[in-house]
Amino acid sequence: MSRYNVRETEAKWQAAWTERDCFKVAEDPSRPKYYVLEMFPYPSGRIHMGHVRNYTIGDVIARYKRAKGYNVLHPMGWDAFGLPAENAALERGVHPGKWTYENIAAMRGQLQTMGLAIDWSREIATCRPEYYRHEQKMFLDFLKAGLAYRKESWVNWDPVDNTVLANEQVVDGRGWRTGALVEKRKLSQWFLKITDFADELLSALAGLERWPEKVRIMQENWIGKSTGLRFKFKLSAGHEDLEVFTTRPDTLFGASFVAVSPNHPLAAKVAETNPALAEFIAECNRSGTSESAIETQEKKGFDTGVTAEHPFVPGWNLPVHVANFVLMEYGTGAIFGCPAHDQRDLDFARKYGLPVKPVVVPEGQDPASFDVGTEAYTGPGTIRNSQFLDGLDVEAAKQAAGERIERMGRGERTTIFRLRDWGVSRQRYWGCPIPVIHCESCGIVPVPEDQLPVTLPEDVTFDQPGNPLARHPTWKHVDCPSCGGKAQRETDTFDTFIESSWYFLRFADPRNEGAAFDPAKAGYWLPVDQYIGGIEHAVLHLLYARFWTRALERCGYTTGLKEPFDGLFTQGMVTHATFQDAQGKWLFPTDVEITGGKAVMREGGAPVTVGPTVKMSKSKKNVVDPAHIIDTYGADAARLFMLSDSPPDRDLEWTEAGIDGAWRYINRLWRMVTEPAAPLPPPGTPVPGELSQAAQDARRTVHKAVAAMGEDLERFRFNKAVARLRELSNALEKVDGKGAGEGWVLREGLEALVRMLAPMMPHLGEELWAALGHTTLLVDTPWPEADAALATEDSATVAVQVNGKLRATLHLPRDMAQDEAQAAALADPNVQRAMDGKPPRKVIVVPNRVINVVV
RNA sequence: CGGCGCGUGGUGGAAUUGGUAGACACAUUGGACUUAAAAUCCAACGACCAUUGGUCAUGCGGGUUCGACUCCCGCCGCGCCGACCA
Repeated sequence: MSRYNVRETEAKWQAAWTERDCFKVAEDPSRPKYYVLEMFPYPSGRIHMGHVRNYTIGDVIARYKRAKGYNVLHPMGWDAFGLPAENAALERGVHPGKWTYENIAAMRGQLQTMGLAIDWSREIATCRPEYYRHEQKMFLDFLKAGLAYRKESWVNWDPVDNTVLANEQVVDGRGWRTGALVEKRKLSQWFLKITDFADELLSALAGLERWPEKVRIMQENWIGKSTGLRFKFKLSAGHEDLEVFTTRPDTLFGASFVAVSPNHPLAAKVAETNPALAEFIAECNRSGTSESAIETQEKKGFDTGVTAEHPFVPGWNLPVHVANFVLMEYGTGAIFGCPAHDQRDLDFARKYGLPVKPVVVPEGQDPASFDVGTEAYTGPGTIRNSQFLDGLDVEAAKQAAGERIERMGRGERTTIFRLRDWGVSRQRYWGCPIPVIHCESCGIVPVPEDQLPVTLPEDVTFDQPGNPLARHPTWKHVDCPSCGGKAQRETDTFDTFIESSWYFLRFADPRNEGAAFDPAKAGYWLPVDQYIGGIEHAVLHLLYARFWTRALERCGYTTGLKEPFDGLFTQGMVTHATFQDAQGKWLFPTDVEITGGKAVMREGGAPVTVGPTVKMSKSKKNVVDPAHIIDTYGADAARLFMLSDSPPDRDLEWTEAGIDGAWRYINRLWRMVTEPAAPLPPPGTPVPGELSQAAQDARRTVHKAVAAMGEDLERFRFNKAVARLRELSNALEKVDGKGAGEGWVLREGLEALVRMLAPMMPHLGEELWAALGHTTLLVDTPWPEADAALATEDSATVAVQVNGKLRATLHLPRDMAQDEAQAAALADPNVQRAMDGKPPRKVIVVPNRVINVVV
């Protein structure tokens, strides 16, 4: 029995594709285009199983669409700026650039062993000046358009990475990369005006029909739009008016206090003369915004002694507190408290003995006796005890109160967003330099465009903490482009999320030196038809890219591109069981042997504890190296396993048994084609006049499989698509070639099988296609077409139920007349027995499916 | 606390979107081939009773329906995400 030589075969076909430039594409208006993109990798040096899954999914789509006649763009690049390169420099004394480029070379080599249908001529690396110079130009254009500005502000400081983080990059009070508790620092920072697009970024989510609901909801929550009323309280003597924001102006008459954030200017002002308050503010800042401390944190306040006059009731003065639950970052940093209808306000009021006055009475409650206990009432109802609002419902009262405030000139109805502007300055070396110059006399001067790119100096040291650019002896010293005097370069670099905010556009025109891209080329390829990546970028990268696309559009870069990614698919993680030895030390799967359900050390046989199956991670050592798998089983087996069993959006458990199963199936396919059960007629032989019954049945199976397979691939149901291939294999193995035309049918079936497995197992596909006697490449062969007539069965298996219970299954002619089908069902002995001699009261006939007899 | 998702054999998962629950696999068991092992092939495989056949089964409890894994109501459990957003 011959065996499939995977290593030689895969290398052979990869060479053949490369030699013929099979995946190199150009704009071609005569064909529909299809742009498939997987989130590009950070060049860490080695690919991991997450990459394999990501790029396998993308490649299946790219190859399938290609076979369907699309002009498919499927590029690859490197998200090459970032901190790991600097850490490597720190640890090993290697320059970040050298480290990065070597990693790129290594990873490119590994990716190429996967046999991906990628146009490598379009490869980009974001750390190259040829790439980032365009991003510097974009920034200057944003600056001109007022979309970039510099501001001193409190920023999130990651003490481990020694850099600033954007709000999106702070998770639970910690840096998203380091997990270090984020500190607050006041720094001058560059910001991009993502808030300018808040409303549009929000409303356009509804049009992203091919995005997962989950991601759209996450972005919606992140943008966080609230409509309400912004208005000013008059404060007691010596204080300026205090502006608050509320979404519940209908409850204004239920107010019992006003509260400001510990970071509010008013709090600072009062604290100047009030040491106790200063101490309270310091205490609030210590407990910070970190972790779930917030969750359990008690509502605390400090009465400033200042009072605020109710806007509708002259002489009604409310106490102004500093309260630890009021956020400076949201709204105006000040609120009015209505305890009866807001849980936080209620907790606060109960603690400090403030009045709780219900003003919204739910339907069916007696207004005279309605009261709240420990739970605030936030539902609908009728307004009471509220003068001119009395009798209105909540919505009408919101409107009436808002209008009154506006007429009084005390405020306005408005919309606010949770979204903050994007802080993009980073105090790091390995990033894109921000192209501005600080001049003492001229202020901030943009680097003239003809001086771009501002490139990174090569001779830097990492022997001390902080930014090497800032302490470089010469790099930052320049003449001011405006006055010619001595000036300094900006030494901060861009957040690396900027590079990934537009790389999908660069792929449309990657070698353009004069511009980031030609609008015509971008117009042809964009938007990305199918984007594929992990859910972890749901708000970071995917929101930034949507913003950047709009910002470029405003600056005249593109020709009406609204959204960068038309379809988004978020894949699940690759998981693996975890192993620990007796001391609790994590063990690599390669060090563990599982025999008879027991796990032991491969060396020595010491017992091993099998832990939960979780995402592969270096820290838990539950990783399997894709390079090793590809070397042993081949890329096709790895790809097949990635697609089998688990739906692509769910987690996939990597198992030794699973990859073995994939490998066995590949060999089975190899034998089916190279040692067919009957001699195959040459390719292109017309249908024989006579076909045995078995041949006709097999043919039907083939055409059914083709129809189903296309449907499954279109809908990303790769696990089912694999099952279809196996079903078809099972059916074809039953054809023995003895009857009339069976050899011909076997060829038809095998050809369909090979063409359909090609997107998943492209190397095996080519090999089998050649073995079937073809001299053309399978990659240039169109997707098979199903013949609907041939795929239709002439009989149907019909379930017969009596009172909803299955009593018989009948094989009846397809589309049989309903009364005849009913008669056949009633004649069945099992059915008659179940009917127990009673006459049918009712018979439901679902054609070709079910007959239910009710007695 | 809120949002989203999930709950089906020993395991991963199917179920034409209300119509034969368990496709396709993995694991297991038995058999064939082999000196032996591997590979391969054949067979069994939700549980329980049984002689043809039947009863019970999709987290639990109710409902709608001729018919519910699927729809509705109420619970329980798991996972992910967000969390003092006024």
